[in-house]
Amino acid sequence: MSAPAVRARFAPSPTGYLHLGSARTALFNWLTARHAGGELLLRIEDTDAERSKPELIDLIFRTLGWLGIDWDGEVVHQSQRADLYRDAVERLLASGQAYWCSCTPDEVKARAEARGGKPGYDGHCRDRGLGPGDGHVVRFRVADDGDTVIHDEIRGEVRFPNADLDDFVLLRSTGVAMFHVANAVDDLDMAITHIIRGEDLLNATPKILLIRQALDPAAPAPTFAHLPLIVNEKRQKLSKRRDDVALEDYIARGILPEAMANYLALLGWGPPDGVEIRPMPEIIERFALADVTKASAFFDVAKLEHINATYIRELPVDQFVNRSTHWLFTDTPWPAERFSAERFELLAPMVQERVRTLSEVPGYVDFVFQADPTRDDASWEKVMVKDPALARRMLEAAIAGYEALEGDAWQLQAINDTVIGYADANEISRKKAQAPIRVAVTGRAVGPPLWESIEVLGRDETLRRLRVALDDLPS
RNA sequence: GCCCCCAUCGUCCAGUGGCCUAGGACGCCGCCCUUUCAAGGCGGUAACACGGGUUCGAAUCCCGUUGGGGGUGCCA
Repeated sequence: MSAPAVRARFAPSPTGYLHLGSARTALFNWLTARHAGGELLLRIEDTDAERSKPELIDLIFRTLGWLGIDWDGEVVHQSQRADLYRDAVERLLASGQAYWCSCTPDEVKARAEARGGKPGYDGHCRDRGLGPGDGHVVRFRVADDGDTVIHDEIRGEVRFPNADLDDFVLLRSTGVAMFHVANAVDDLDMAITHIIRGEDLLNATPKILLIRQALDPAAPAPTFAHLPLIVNEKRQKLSKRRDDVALEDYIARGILPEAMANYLALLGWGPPDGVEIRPMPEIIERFALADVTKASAFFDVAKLEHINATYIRELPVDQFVNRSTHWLFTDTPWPAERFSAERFELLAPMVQERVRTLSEVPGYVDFVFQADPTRDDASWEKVMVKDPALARRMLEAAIAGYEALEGDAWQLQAINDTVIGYADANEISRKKAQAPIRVAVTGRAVGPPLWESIEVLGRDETLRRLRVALDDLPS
């Protein structure tokens, strides 16, 4: 069996949540791998150790799963491979491509300032022939001349003069290798062919490439692809403070995973035929790294919600009901015991056509489950206060009509005819005629179709609400 | 400061020298449909940052300017 043409990897560091940018990176890696029939490996970059808590890592797995991203083979944890990295540093030391340095960060900084503000290490210990010792680190010996060139699928050839790179640290004074080392070693060890990550890592790439070449000059260079960043409306990298950056935020808002994945795929890429909303297999089929855009992309929640609404509408009704469950039982505007699944399901198809996110679902049906509807002030003002005479007329007509609809007569068609018949006979526009009744019964000027709503609410409760509204009408 | 990346409608994506009086999508506006709101249909608004080249011809190639972003750690 020959090695697959594509072995990509997603290598998050566990930070407590899955960042949108990370999710997109994971997705593009996954698309690349699946498109090529290759593999996607997962690697947890927790060399820093502090944040390497199992529950944080588990959250990443769960969120990737939610998005529909699967991976191949065992997950690699860098925290368990420290020896490998140390060994790599030893080899670099032995071959003279790395050296021990006794400079403290403060000393490095002080000399840089004395030099005239140029930050960075000056190569102070390069040829001092130091060995290990308290507070010593290992640095990589970067060539003084020449360029380090990376071939990027998206950006083409990017050239970094070696003279601009200072001798960076490979091994901390604590004896723990830096992430560059771990990164290079693991990509080599895991036989990664495609390194796909955010553009913010582009500048770190020469270091990784340098280590890689020093470690194994014969290994073919991997294909790089630096994805454009996802930015906020200020065109800056999404910040945790100001933006909703965690995928969990969108899950909580009732974004469907298939909508999120579809939208994320559209950030920096578009299908050749321009059809944006489509099943993931079709995206996999059409995706190509070479077609990824270079410029950063704004995360447009309005478009996400449009796509989400489309996916919601396409759901079979029972699926819609199912997926709405969470929002019908958590932080609801009605007491739990008043909720009725049967009544919700009657309205569900109409709600499904109207919501953009699942979190909007309760707002469309709350009037059914509340003892009294939440009265929206603006709606009351517009409909009841502006034209109280018409409101009174319609409420009275509805009350009289509905009182007559006893027993089996309480039917959708009759509920409709009662009001519409009156409106037509008296030359009142249907639009104006229904408004006071809607506000009286649901509290709002907008909502699901009225007659169905009233039917579900029931005759007694409808009449009660109509009478309450009539009483509250300004004279 | 230095290094790197980027630059088409408000936003996302098409466009890879002539098919572009620049196309699609979201948003926005208007009309139609309609008991509200959605959905749907129809129409509209709106962009090649600027300046030089190259070329018979440039949104597309080159250079510069400007603007934006990212990176400059014993974080990843």
